[in-house]
Amino acid sequence: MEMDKDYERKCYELAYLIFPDVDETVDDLEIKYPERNELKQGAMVTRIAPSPTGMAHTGTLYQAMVDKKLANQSEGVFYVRIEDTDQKREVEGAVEEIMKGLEYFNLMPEEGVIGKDKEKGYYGPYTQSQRKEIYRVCAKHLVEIGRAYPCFCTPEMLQKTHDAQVANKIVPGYYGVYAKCRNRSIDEAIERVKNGEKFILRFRSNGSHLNKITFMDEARGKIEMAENDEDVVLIKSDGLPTYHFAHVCDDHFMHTTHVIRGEEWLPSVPKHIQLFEAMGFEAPHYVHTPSILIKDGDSKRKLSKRKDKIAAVAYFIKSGYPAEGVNEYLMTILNSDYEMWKSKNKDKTYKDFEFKMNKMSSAGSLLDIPKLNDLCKEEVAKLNSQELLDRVLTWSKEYSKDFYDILNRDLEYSKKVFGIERDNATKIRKDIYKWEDVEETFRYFFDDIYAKELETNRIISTLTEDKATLTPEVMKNVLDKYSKEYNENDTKDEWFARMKEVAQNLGFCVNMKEYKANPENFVGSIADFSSIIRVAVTNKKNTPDIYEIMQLLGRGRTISRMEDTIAKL
RNA sequence: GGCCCCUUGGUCAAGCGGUUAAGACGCGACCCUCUCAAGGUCGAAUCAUGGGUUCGAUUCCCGUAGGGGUCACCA
Repeated sequence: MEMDKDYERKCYELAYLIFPDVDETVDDLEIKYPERNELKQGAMVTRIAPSPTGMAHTGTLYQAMVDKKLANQSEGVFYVRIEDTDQKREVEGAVEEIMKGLEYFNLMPEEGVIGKDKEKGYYGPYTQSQRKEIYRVCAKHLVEIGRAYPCFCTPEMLQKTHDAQVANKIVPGYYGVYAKCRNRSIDEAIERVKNGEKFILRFRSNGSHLNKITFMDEARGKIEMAENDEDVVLIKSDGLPTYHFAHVCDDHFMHTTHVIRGEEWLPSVPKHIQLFEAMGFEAPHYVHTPSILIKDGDSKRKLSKRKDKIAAVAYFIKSGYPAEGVNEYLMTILNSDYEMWKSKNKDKTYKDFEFKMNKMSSAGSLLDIPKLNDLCKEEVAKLNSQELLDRVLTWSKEYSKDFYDILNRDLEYSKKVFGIERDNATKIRKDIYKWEDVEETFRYFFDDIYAKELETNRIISTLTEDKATLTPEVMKNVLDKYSKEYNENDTKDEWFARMKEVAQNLGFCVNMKEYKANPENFVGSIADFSSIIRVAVTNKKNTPDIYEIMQLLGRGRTISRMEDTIAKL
């Protein structure tokens, strides 16, 4: 007893020695960061906690979707915290990129970091490098109660014991007898700190890997694991905390109720639980999300920042993927019966969907690009011409300036271009799924880029390759006769009737069934005839309704393009 | 290697002891049709494997295999 009292006193001495300038206590912090009593019962507080160590990752987006949904549907709070405790790996501009991604995909937080050096909320600072004092208060407390100690081992020594452990087939790590500094007397620790020796701070684990602990993962259910017995590093030599310690302090004082993070964290849950216990904090609920996989040859692998451009949120933005489509897709792989619900609620969006954690998939899913594209097509099809134009303008302003300028030359005209088979159409075109492709599909409507294409790639002669009967002479004749007959005042029916008449006079079959039965009796079909016109006017084999195109182009351009083609045949 | 997670068609997946094993994307065929896109109809295609438990296993239990993760003063 006497001995314990003495030890206790020495712990305080040690704590004071290490943190002489810390006078706040954990209790002070509790007062400073009180419970979020303004939230109703059951409100969830969620967060994403990205590190600014590179590009914003698609997986972060995926998690943010869950965070935001959960917080919103429970009337809770979704916030962003920047985990920049690894200053060596920090990358300039990373925070801005993360925020840009969140903004683009409608996932902006209600609290926390909302931009570079910008944050809001009462539980800040929300950037870990600015929370150093908070971690020091917590660390000091742990030293005081004997649950943390200074470790004087150098990286070289650590490496040596690690190697020896591996060589002897012993579980590697700093624990038990291998935790040299754990087993030093407190007097020695005090002495060496007094002498100004360099040290880091380690947790004194009270666990044994022989014991099992169980915890709940809200998506996976009950999980059993060995208790932690490692003395993890709490405070690094640069004075900043490790992830483990920062997680415990921050999520406690920010009152996070649900931690949604990648499954790579699953193995360290026992560490975290032990740390929460030692601090006297209640651990949050955990949800570990599966990795997004990508097909690599015959096998699947985790999305790689280095190899896969699609791993970067920026890729989707740069390519001009509509946010709604990507959101919809992400929700389908988040599982949760989403597609079933969606098929019954076609007019609603994922925002109306009630997300359930236990319906989350726990297996990693393959990023299915054709499906993503399909979902994006659906979303683009919901836009009218003005909306489409606005979206493409916003995108091209940043990523395709030339096209932006072209669209801007005559906004009324540009809008009409986008309105083809869209506004007032019975069947809306579903071919565009990302803004990047818009220029290519509508190029022929804009004279300068169209002219440029013709210089290098006029495709009219390939029609002859496709069908030998369509010789240059035949095509010239078609264009010559048709351009003389073309009347821009025709209704669509009249237009088609007139086209058929010309076609028939030139030996084309105007009935597809009849043609298919006896193709040898004709020069070609009405489809071939149309193709000649189409290619002459647009330099494309596949386009929307050619009648509408000619209407929009106007008589002058329509005729001159046909004449120009004749000259080049 | 230790520990952990995961495993229904090509892909995402529903299923939660008895089902003709949903649906979506993709694929194929046909229809519609001036091309394409779309749309419509139909079709091919799945419970990793071996043992149990049970009247009955895709479903519950154990083993095996395969895939993934993790074992830092990185997060």
